[in-house]
Amino acid sequence: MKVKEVANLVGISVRTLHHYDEIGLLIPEETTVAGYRVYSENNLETLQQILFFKELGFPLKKIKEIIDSPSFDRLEALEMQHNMLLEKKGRLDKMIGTIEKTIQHSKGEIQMSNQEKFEGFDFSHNPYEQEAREKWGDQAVDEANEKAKNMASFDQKKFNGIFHNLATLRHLTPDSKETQKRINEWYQFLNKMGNYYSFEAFKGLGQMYVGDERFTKNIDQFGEGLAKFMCDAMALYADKNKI
Amino acid sequence: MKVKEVANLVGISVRTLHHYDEIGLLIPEETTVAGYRVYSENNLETLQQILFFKELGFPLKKIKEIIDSPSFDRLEALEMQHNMLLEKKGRLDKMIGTIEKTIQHSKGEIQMSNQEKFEGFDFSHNPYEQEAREKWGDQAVDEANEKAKNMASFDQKKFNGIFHNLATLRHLTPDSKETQKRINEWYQFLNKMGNYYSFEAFKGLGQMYVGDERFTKNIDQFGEGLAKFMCDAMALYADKNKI
DNA sequence: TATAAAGTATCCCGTTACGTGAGAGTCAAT
DNA sequence: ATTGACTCTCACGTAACGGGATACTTTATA
Repeated sequence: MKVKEVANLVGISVRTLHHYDEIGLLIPEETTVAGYRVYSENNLETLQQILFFKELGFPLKKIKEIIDSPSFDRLEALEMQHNMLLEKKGRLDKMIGTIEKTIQHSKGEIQMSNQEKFEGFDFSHNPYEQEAREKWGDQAVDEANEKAKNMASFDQKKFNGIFHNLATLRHLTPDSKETQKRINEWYQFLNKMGNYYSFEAFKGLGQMYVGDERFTKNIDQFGEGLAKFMCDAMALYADKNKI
Repeated sequence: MKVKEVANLVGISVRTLHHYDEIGLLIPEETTVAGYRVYSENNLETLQQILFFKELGFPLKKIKEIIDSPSFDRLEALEMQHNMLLEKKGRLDKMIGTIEKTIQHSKGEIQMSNQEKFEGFDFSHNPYEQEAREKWGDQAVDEANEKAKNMASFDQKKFNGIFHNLATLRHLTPDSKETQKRINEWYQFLNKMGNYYSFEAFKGLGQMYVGDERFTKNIDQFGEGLAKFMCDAMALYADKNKI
């Protein structure tokens, strides 16, 4: 496929493809003797990845880093992107709610706080970049730890609650209904906090709980052996929920 | 409210507020003797408008034009934005569907055409800018006509179908159930085609059908008096559906 | 009340992700 | 053989801020 064909298919400009070639983000697998770019099936798949990341607000540089990374796994990325898109949808729903309220408000039908007027916008320190580094960066452990520390006090309480609850369930099997419900809560919680784990990554996180003593020590404060218990439960949870 | 307070409330940077001031997009209603920017309630409402438009991909220049326009009506804008956000949500849903399919595909579970791989992305010639000019620009009539001409043949057929159907209903009252159903179809169709009309604007469009002979002539080709009939029906439809 | 810390101002250069020609070569069809 | 649709490579333009430098205000604290 030549440039225009690709551009039309995916709804981007030819210049964009040129640009992606220039910066080495998407180099066509072949070029004719005349210097025409020819894109392969493979190139198209990469382009799809790129566009997903772009939709999620990643800068091109970061996208290049990610897909060039030796540890890059397509399936894993897709699952994470899936989570992030759902999150984005949530934001959009909030905005739609906000605009509906505003319409009522502007007709004088209801009251609205300033807070409410901007719900759904708070995109602030976008969590995606963070997540990317955690996933594919180098100092994953440190940053993950840091994040746990930096939680707001409200969430800190919920955080404690989950761990406390899990601690009381240690005597059950990791696949018991109660346990899995709590693990699900934990997964949701992490997502809410801006940590978009794919199920595979979530499983990996559990393994870090026993593999890295900094985690183990923190977690076992809630109860001896909790880290190991969670690791098992999280693995089960992940395998069960993989798409 | 001073800069930081506003910035924190809505989740943007102070620099952004400076920038909006520089380009005259959002000028604080007051400044202290020391030159500090002080934002009013009114300013906040404008900011909300700006952010909605921004979320929808409007360039700041266009946003300025729009909200500076003498014919700008806040409520109308909100309704249009509401439509556009719903449309955007539709796109997002498509993307989520696409990514779910891709996950299956990458596991070898299903087949996928190239078309399918990029569904939801096709943002192409974004219709918003067009709509903005139609709504607040000058040569509204010409461009609207142009658009009707340029429809793809598939849609042309549907287009014809709607008008044809409506023509056969001329003898009924404009508020009859059958008629309103067709008018709704027409409204949906226009939305699908990238013409995001607020209900108020939709009503206005109907009035153009009788007010501008270029429209009247085209429409009455389907049946004498159809333009007038549609005008009435559209007004009823709009009033009934206003939020 | 002095002094530090936090917030704000302007100025100005940098960056990202392309847009937009200009000028020239290539390819398929009439 | 020529036209028209595609393609290429420069190369400059732009939109929407980011971020540092430097200086002034305001608030908190000792």
